Amino acid sequence: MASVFPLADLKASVKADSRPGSRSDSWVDTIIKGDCVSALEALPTHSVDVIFADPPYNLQLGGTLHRPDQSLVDAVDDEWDQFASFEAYDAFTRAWLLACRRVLKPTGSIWVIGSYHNIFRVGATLQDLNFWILNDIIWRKTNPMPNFKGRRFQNAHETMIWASPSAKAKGYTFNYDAMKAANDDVQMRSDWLFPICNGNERLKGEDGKKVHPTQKPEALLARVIMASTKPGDIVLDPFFGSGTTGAVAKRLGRHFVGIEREQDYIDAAAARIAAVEPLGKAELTVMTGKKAEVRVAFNVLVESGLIKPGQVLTDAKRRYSAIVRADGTVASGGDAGSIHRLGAKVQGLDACNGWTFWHFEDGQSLRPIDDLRSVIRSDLAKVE
Amino acid sequence: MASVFPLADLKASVKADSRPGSRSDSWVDTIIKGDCVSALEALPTHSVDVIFADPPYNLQLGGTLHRPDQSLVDAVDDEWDQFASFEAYDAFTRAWLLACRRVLKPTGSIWVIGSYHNIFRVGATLQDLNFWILNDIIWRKTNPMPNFKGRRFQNAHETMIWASPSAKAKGYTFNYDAMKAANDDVQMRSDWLFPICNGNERLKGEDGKKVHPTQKPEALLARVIMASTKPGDIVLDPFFGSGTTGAVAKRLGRHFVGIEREQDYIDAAAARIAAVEPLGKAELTVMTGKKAEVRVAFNVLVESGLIKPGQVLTDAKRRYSAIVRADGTVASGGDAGSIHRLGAKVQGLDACNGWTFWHFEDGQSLRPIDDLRSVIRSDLAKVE
DNA sequence: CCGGTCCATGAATCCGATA
DNA sequence: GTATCGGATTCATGGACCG
Repeated sequence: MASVFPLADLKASVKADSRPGSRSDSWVDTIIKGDCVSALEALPTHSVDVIFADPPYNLQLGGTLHRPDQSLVDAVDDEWDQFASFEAYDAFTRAWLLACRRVLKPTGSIWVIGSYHNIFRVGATLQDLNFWILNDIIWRKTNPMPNFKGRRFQNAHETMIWASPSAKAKGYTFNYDAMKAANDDVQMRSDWLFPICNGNERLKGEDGKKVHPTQKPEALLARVIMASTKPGDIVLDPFFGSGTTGAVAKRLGRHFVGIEREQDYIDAAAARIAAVEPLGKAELTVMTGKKAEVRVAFNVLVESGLIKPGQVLTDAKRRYSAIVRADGTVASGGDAGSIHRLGAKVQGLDACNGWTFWHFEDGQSLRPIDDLRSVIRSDLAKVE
Repeated sequence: MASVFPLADLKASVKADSRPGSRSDSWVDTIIKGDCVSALEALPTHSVDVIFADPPYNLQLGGTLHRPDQSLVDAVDDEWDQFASFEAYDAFTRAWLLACRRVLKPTGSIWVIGSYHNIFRVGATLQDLNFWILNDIIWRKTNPMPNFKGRRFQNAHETMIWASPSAKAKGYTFNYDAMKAANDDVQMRSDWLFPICNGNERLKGEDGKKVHPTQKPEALLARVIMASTKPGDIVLDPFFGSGTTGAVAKRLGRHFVGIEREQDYIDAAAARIAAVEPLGKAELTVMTGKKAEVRVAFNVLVESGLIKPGQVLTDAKRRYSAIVRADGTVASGGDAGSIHRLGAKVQGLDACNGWTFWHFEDGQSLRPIDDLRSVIRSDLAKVE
């Protein structure tokens, strides 16, 4: 059965690519030292599947802030977060997003995380550049820092924007069923709850101080990667920092590329990633639903004999009927076509899912022809 | 004691303004029919306390694309026209935000609600116009519409931006203590959970169809108004729609001004608001914290005899001690000063709340001198 | 080893009245 | 405008320390 072969091919391909180091491209599974835009420009066009970007937030902090016990809040006042103006920040954003778009496959997608300080500018720039926003995702923090002065609401979340490279680029990966299954069988929502990165996961230097001021939790990256990539995909992080993206990508059987300017961060990230043990294939199997299942066309049912040419199909209430033709089309009155087109035609509708509309006689009862696809699929499963 | 009078004055002022209809300004507690910007330009400068805006976000960038003048664009993939549409939306946003800023008091604040289709543009424009973002607030929907195609995450939230008119405008109202008390005595977070507007609350026409497509839940507006206004304040809604802002403002003892173009919405909103029964003064009393209490200086305690000159104060762990002097200062070693300055000095800190730092002997136990202020305050209360 | 207490800390645009 | 200064203000978590 020919339709099985692409599946096997895919598996072989995944297997070959599933371990870091097995690729011939020298830039894959490495951290590139340098400026974000220059480094991106050195990478091949349309070469990465997903980009996760945690750019500077441009916090614009004023003086110092003390807790009620008078201890000093360790602010993010690093040089890399300083911008002269919104215009400067916008130009920076535009530059790295444009560079990202060239490197991103048309079937890829991009994630950008930020706070209210910068995320609106990032989102508007994404739109200006004709990226197509798929969702904005809210990371709700279980343990955010309080508002110490009681002058605002506690800033308890950050925002991620998920976008495809254009409105027409609909080939992006979204493991809908895996997300749904992971969420007690209801759709995964746009608000996610995770703790901030603390405890053992937080990288500390020999002095006991945090290596990076804004290390993201691995759980957050794990959901991003599980939702929007396939095993073997390449995940690029243009602001690599402490390397959370790389560590999670490796653990989940994906490839990574990191870009980072500061050697201290590169060293910490490299050591961190080296210590990661990739999960086995079994744990990695992305739970898939119908969309990821092997496509079984109607003619396969006819060819396999599960549906016979000349057989009569009807709708669930036997109001309409059609005759199966040998070529895998169906006919009714003077009309003929695919199960979907004919189903729409007889009902006078624009569209119709023929798999659930058309039924066949099974003893006393009517069953949708979709049931027969699962027979085919379980046969395919035995081949694995 | 003179410091009591301002409090009494404030109470009298609030009482005079606390019922709709008691104001002489003709535009207050009305719905103005017309274009948002023109209507705003007819209102007095610096005249409203809070603005809540739910602007249209019909960007029309997919499917059928229209130019700003509503003519149909023939080529949907024409990038120039898409860019032009964003520009038109930005110009519109800029125009109504500028008009809002003139009408808004310097001590006021503005809320804007939107989704990922428009909120990034709104946020960036707010920043461009030098509004100062205080928080972005996430409305998490308990019952969002599912994503029917399974190609994205369920869009389960909307975003509100809360901003003051400038970075220097720090006089905005934030009822921190009321919010905290309402939230089981922990700070109110930036993510709020509410159901979408449904059931009885949802306005329906005689045909049974919803009057307005995006009617907001009253609970959401109630939290916005309770958090950022005082009783008697004027709340302006430049995109009034079904009048949720007006209905909630009236119920909560605030004044409203609505601007709306469509007569059908105006009629529905007017009838809705007319049926609203304002809450009584007792129900409207806003929870306040220490900042709102009558100021009692330390020397009042000494003058009243609650603390005696020569008495020894210590911190809670008896690590530091100080002697009270007759002039209301305290001394320790070679240092002397206010309870706050000396508390800071002995600890080597920049600041210290002397009221909670210094303790006095009360039988077996140590009690903060702050306890004695409540004695003074209850005496003052009897005089009122 | 267990439980209690103390302490440190996290992407933070964090005071306001009076002189 | 700026400078001064009274005094108000925090939640969850993990690790250290102690009895």
